[in-house]
Amino acid sequence: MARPKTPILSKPGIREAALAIVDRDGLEKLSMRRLAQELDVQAASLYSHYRTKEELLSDVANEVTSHIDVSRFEDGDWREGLATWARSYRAALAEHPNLLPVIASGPGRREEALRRADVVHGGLVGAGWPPRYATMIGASTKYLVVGAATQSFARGFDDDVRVYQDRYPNLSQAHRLAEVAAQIDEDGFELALTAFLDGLAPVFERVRVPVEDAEPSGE
Amino acid sequence: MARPKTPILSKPGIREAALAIVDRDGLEKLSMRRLAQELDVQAASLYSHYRTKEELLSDVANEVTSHIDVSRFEDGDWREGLATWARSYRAALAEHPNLLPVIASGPGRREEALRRADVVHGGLVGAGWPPRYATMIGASTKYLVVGAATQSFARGFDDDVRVYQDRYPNLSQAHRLAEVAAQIDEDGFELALTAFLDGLAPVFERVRVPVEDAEPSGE
DNA sequence: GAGTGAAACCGAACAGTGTTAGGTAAAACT
DNA sequence: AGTTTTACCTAACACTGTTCGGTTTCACTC
Repeated sequence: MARPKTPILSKPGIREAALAIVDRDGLEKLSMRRLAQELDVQAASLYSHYRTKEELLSDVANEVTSHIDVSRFEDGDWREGLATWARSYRAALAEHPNLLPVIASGPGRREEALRRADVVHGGLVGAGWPPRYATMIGASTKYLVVGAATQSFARGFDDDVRVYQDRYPNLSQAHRLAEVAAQIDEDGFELALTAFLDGLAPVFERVRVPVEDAEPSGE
Repeated sequence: MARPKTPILSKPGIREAALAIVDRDGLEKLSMRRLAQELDVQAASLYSHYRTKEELLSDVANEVTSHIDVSRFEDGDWREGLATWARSYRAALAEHPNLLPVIASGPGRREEALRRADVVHGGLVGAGWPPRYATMIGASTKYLVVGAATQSFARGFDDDVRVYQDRYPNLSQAHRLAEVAAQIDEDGFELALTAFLDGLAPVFERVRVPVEDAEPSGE
């Protein structure tokens, strides 16, 4: 076969198949040959659409994180803006846990992510945070989200799960533990997020700037 | 050559060489053949000492995180205990940033890490936190540390760095930016940690239990 | 001291990886 | 109708982690 009558491959189609493999079998099971096979095609053909595997994965990551909600920054309530953003971010990561290493390992020219970082920064500055604080808070909130997803209890990627097992031996039956672990992940994240935001409030009172001076100054 | 008069390889020696490669050239440049070459040996010989590359990396990770300071939990001050632990944890990760994906991707039967998780949990419970909270707080603190290390500004693994560049164009000269980025990482982490701990204080007052009832109950 | 078994290395190979070069036929455009 | 581009192909390259079987030397037992 040479060129088919109607194209078999497309960028969205490739992304979809790639994500399906990652979700189903794990990130390490995604190879270009396996992906090609899933699409009834030879591996080399994929390179007509994506220049490298990395570029493909970056694109998939972009798609997965593209529905994160930063809308609540618009009405000047930084606390609500941050909380909504963080929860929606966490939810996006939780939907495709196997893809997490890709997302966590930095932005690969992901325009959507950049635009959102800008909204977060702008929202915080607009609410009265000094630009430098806005940067730190945006980053810190992401620390919580990414860290929580990476070190998830329920995925077994947390040392505490073992301690927990030892201390509560009657929870060691796998199904009970999984159940409880998911709940602890959820509660732990909410506890951390709330404590963080609560702790930020007094800082805000100390460093807030009048709104008309809140524009970035170039430092 | 067959068996040498004095052994060339040893587990600590292999770990040291592996860590050197990771630190110098990056995690992805570490291959068994390259590691063997560095040790004047054939790749297959490494398998007499480590059964898999994964086991070796897990061991290296264990070594790197083995000096984390959990000593301050002993005198019942949970705040100081957490803060010291978190800072020392972060410092350990910062010393070998290229190894981070290995450390972040979960405990691979790393006994040291387990023992420390136990100290943290025990310290928090001993100070009066209910066991369930102790678990969540231990995990959450780690979220901050791991997240901060993973999404580091200075490593360019943070979207905010781009926003920052746009907003402060005079910082875009690479050396100035790197300088400032490291400082922001540091300040941002301290801000987040402090806010988190501050936010935890009122929760503690609400949920604290008398010390004699603080033993794990089995739920 | 001879014999035995384990230990520590080696060379060669297997099955897999991402990626590229060069070929072919159909589509799209001039 | 002729040309270029597109979208696929086969085959290969250079690499990866790992295993097999072999060789030599060490450490031990009788």
